[in-house]
Amino acid sequence: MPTRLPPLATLQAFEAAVRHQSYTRAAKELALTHGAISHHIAMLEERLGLRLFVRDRNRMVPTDHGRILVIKVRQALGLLERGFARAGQNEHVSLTLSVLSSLASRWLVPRMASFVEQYPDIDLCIDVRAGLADLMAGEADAAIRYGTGGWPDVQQVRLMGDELLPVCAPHYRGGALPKTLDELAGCTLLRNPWVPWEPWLHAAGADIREPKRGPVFTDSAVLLDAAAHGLGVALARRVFAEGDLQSGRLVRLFDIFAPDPSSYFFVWRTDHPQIDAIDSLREWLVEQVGRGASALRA
Amino acid sequence: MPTRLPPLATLQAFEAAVRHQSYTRAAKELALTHGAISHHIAMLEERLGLRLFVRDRNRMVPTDHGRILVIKVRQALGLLERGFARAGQNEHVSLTLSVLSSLASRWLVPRMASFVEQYPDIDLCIDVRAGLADLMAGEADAAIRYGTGGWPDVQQVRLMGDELLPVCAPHYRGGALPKTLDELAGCTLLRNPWVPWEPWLHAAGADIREPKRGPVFTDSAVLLDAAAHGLGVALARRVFAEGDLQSGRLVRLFDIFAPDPSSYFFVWRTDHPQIDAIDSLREWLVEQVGRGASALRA
DNA sequence: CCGCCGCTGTGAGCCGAATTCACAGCGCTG
DNA sequence: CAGCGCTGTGAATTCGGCTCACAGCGGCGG
Repeated sequence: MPTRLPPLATLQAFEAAVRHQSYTRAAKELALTHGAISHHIAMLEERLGLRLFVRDRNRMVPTDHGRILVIKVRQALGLLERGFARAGQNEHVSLTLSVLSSLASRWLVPRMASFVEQYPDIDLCIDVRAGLADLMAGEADAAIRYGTGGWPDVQQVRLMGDELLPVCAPHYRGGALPKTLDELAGCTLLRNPWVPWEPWLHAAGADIREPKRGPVFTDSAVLLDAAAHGLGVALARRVFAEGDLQSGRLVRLFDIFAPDPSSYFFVWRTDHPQIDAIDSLREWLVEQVGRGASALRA
Repeated sequence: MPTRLPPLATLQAFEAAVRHQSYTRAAKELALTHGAISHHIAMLEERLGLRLFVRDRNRMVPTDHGRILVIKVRQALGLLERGFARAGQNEHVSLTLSVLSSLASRWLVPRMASFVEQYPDIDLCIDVRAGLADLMAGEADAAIRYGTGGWPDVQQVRLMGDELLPVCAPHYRGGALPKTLDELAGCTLLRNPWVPWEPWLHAAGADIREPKRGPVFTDSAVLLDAAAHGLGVALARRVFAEGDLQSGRLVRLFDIFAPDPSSYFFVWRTDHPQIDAIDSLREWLVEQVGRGASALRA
């Protein structure tokens, strides 16, 4: 695919011409003659088959086509300007990301290699803590939070929702996995105080109440480990179980999902001095979410 | 400022070389010889004073500098590719933005000329309604909502917080404006059932209770009009009053602000077919917020 | 109304830059 | 150790951008 793109000088000429609404003033800014600008624009218009300027008395007014195009051109030129200005300054940025341990171990860390590869200038510090880090107090630069959104004072973007589904080890009960809700009732249902079974049981139309007995784990990741070791059936968040399901460490039971009203949010503050790095991190996270589990197959 | 940027062909060569980790394969893709790629990279490295590639057996591996730089280059090239591919297709997009009437009249509409100017390919439909538009049902493509965030199923970004401050007409009471809290107690306090006076009175340390008498307006914009016509003192949201304060239609009383726990959010759904246009709208809104009231001075 | 002034359109010619070509050097592999 | 595949490098060539000079056009002041 050879370059269908006009030369950079042409784009700069076009951008300046739109800004000044005059070829001669644009030429002056770029230390060229008005003829050069005129040639550039003519080339561009012929290439696109569009008029980019119309004369209005003694001004050159960009057409709608021109105004639409100049937005992208400006963004691109800006990116390059900043990219090359900063190149070699090698500003190693360190970002502290506060995240729940279960999400860190089951979702974030398995994908982090791609981040380190893509952004070698950003050193991520994964800060695992029980509660919410106070971004405004500088406890972290950004965070991934689980909830329904609406935290005060911070910018937030929803990363992913979640679904609950029952999983267990493939060798659980010697491989005699439960196939019906009645058989499930005879299994050990592993419990997490923050993730009740009831919504799923309700969605499945089961006549089983919230289990009152069986092991309890307060951490989702540990709960899955327990299930993988054959201790019982776990009600797993899909994003956490994905890796184990693919590796065969866990298998899915039933085809019924219960939606989880909460979501994962990326939150940050807009007035952070290293906002560019935070933007990069956010874009990477959103991209990872979009890829789903496919990022793990590679 | 003449071009400090390398030619586009050089950037494309660099990008392809990073992708293929090989000059010859990059050359093949661009229908060039390996020598051209080599010259391009050498030029780039000399310009920057940095090594962008190191040999690793028979591969050319980008250095950290190279990997940092290629991100911006890729983004810029992508913008241009898409910009030029779509140029002239003239896809006129129509976006319906649901917004409260007060915000529309006092904040959005005064700035909209800049949007129309910048994005002539996007036709905005400003849909004013009392309640929340249901984005998932297609009632609107995006919305500006007032509240604390955390709406389900939609992506959201906080636009601006707000502050409450008392304002009145400069000729109110023949120009004898209240200078003390006691004098304020003797004024007519205009009321809005959704915006109580109490938080501000509390912040001011006043001994006045929530006013029980005086005109009531359910719409913030109408309330401000009433104040501007000398009907009394209004407790205004700063963003709404800004224009009137600058024009002298209203004047500010006291230097005490009460924070408003709610904020304005831009909300949208990520799976919208015209997500590019929504991104443009969001970026424009965020930019307008960043400019504050200065956009009105122009 | 006319002539000047400032602007853009256009073609010829020049100059610089990008590309190719050919060859050297280097590491890996059989 | 020879051959292969890759990159580095310099000289020659080719291509494209820039300038220059002139024409055309509209506005503005006399």
